[in-house]
Amino acid sequence: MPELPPHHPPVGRSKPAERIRAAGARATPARIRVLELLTAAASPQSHHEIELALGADSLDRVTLYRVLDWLVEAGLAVKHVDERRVWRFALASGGEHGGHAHFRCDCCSRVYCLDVPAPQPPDLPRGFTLARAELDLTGRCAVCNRSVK
Amino acid sequence: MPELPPHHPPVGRSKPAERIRAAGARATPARIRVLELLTAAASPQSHHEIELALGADSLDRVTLYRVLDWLVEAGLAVKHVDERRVWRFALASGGEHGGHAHFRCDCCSRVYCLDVPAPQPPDLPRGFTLARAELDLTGRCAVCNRSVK
DNA sequence: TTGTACTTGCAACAGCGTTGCATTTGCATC
DNA sequence: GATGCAAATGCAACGCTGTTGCAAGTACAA
Repeated sequence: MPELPPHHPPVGRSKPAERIRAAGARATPARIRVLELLTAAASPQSHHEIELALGADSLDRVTLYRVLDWLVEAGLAVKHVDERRVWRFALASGGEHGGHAHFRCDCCSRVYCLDVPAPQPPDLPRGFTLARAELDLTGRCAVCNRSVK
Repeated sequence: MPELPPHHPPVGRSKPAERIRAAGARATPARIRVLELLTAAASPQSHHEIELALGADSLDRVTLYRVLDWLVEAGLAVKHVDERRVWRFALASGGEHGGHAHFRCDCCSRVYCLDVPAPQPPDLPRGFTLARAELDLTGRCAVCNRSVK
């Protein structure tokens, strides 16, 4: 069996299987596929979207839920509730997940992370202190606009 | 029929029934009770909590859902999803509800509607169309800042 | 290669919210 | 007051997202 390369890559960039084992769990196909998928995703994904992305030979519904929960528990992913009350999962990137806006398509529900010039803190009433500001946009995404035209 | 008092009280402080009619709907017992309850509530309430608060002769589950949705649609209340994926409703206190900026206090959970100069629609990617923009702010409100000082 | 604890798949379930439809009711009008 | 009708309510059934229990399968350490 070939040895690991002598220089261990930083956790954040190592291969999915390695990251999973490093978290103390078995590197199963299910976990590897989901982790790869989240790594490639440009925005937070819902359970349903991941199922679709996995395509034909998808995992069992429940297994996917458990894999996602494990990823969160292991600190490899983060989850949050979207405006439709569904969990969305994103790779846990070290930095703050702020400073950018989210666009949610009314049509397909996809969420896009936008690079916008930081929503500028408006004037708050006297005595208020701001901790976080998030800009949430909704509308139709390019994909849906194209298909319905 | 008695006329309205010559000096119209500010919308935010008029009686529930008046506020409901002012929004162009019928002042039914259901809406009045729920609006009163939200007015008295110190923090955003869930559907279930409101049901309990209404006590013995509660409304029908579905009616309560509809009343709450109507309050939001009418701009008298705001709703948001909590960490358990349930809707929580709060009185829309603050300025005229035209601007779509909300401030939620991390401490007391109260929700304030802010009058801000409409968040500037950022440049969307090609093909995207914007329907709504909402600015969600969190931090500490004046009340909490004062009391903890 | 083997044993075992960890994972998976399946079935059944639970919570929260929604839809359809017949009945009731607020309120504008007479 | 009485009356008519759109708006609002109550009830039943449903849907979606997520969870639990348990038997069968599998990664991996030894």
